[in-house]
Amino acid sequence: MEENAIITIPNASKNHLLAALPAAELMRWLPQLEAVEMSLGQVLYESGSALSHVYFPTTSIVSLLYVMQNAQSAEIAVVGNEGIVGVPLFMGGETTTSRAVVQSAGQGLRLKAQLMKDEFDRAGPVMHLLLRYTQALITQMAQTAVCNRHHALDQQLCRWLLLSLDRLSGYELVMTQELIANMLGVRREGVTEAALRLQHAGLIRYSRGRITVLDRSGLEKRTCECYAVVKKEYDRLLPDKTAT
Amino acid sequence: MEENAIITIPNASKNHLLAALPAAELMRWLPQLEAVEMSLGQVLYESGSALSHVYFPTTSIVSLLYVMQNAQSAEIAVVGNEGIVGVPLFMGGETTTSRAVVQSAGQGLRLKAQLMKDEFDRAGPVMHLLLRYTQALITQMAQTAVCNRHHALDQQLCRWLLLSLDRLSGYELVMTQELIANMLGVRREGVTEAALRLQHAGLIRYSRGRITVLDRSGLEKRTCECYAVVKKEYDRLLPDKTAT
DNA sequence: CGTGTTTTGTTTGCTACCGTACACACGGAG
DNA sequence: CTCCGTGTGTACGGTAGCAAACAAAACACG
Repeated sequence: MEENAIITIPNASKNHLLAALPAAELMRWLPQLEAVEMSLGQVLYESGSALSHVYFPTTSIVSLLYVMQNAQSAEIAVVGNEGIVGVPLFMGGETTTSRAVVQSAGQGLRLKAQLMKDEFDRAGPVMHLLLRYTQALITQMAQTAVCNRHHALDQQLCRWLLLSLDRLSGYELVMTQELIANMLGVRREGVTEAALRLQHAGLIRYSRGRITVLDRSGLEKRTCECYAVVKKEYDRLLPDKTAT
Repeated sequence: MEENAIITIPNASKNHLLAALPAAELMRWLPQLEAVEMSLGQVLYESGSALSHVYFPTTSIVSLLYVMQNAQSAEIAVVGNEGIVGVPLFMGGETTTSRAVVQSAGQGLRLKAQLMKDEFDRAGPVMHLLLRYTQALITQMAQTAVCNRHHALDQQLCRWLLLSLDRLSGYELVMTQELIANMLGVRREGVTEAALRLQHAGLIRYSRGRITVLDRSGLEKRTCECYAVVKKEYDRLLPDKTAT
């Protein structure tokens, strides 16, 4: 188990929530944390169905997506290495009306649902950490609602690229325009046009499912206030404890 | 204090969350619950500022509103006699990026912030009740995002009227079109036109800040799925315990 | 009773995004 | 090297909501 711990710790610390856990809690969790590969398009949980695990993405990104009766969809929020997928588990509702889909393939760690509930119910630092994260998630959802109401597709695309960039290392995203359109809840053609505008402005380069961000600060200038509002709130609620 | 309790209990039971409290908790709270009048437009808390109290609306409605830098706004969620205003207090963040505004004047009860935190930290039934409510609120926000993305103003107006109706008694709403436009984050003229269409369809009657709903089921037929999804989730997470 | 204010109704472009349809282009499989 | 599937670009008319400006009621109050 010592060896197991040595292997697992560096992975665990790649997820900011796990990294922020007190040492005692993390030690208790380590043997139970299961490393998983998450493939593009994989559904971690379906709308209305009970959750078997909670997931801590490390190098993957997960979208919380609402799918309408007529199959149109819209992204509610996005979770990466800063968070946890499966909030409704400890909020007491067990299920959600949304679906969790892997938006960018990669690794993650997972914990059995019952274990997570038991840990939460200790009502200690784990609980308070998870609740603060949940509030940050709430802020992201609220801002998504605002952005959907008021902002142009160009700006929303910038915001979406930045959100993804923040949750990955490097400046390349593996995403077709079709998928982005699904997330943003718009037509694929609309994404094509917006992406072309960003490309002509020299901010990104696009080629068959690979986006390279050339000018990150350019994206930040072009996006709406929504991105900064959410980022600031995450930083406030979940300060980086790299010092630990 | 016995007399005080006699006066306060009937009011407290008008808020579904308070009504769902175990008797022991309610008894402990009663002396601390302060009845308040809430006037139209009153700001219960401002974006970014600390909360002094949490509010339990009884005959009033409160909107959670995000106000953009350029003064445009959008409603994130609405809270009435089914809920509590001040969720971020016990989630640990203390503040939000949104503003809480009284959308329909009426009464409510309030509790000092520190008291609410202490009660929550007992980690008993109060906490679990509040967390379930918070999940319902999250669902409402998520659905607002979806609705803002995909649905026409007519449908959104229906949804908004129904949400308000559910939180009040009777079939009359006191709301100018200007205010509704602010909540929905659209132009006042757009609301005028949508309201006229509903009026011509015989669903509502409008006159200078008074809306009378003539045909509730007609509104339900015309609105989008968002209304039903949210309502179902509230019913699931916060079942009515009138039997108690 | 008349005057000013609040609320609602109407008009005229304008633009962003939609729905549909189709052309092209890259890249792997045979 | 060719074919075919998956991605991307383009073009067309349609429409919902925008911005601005203004008209017309309903009401409040001196």
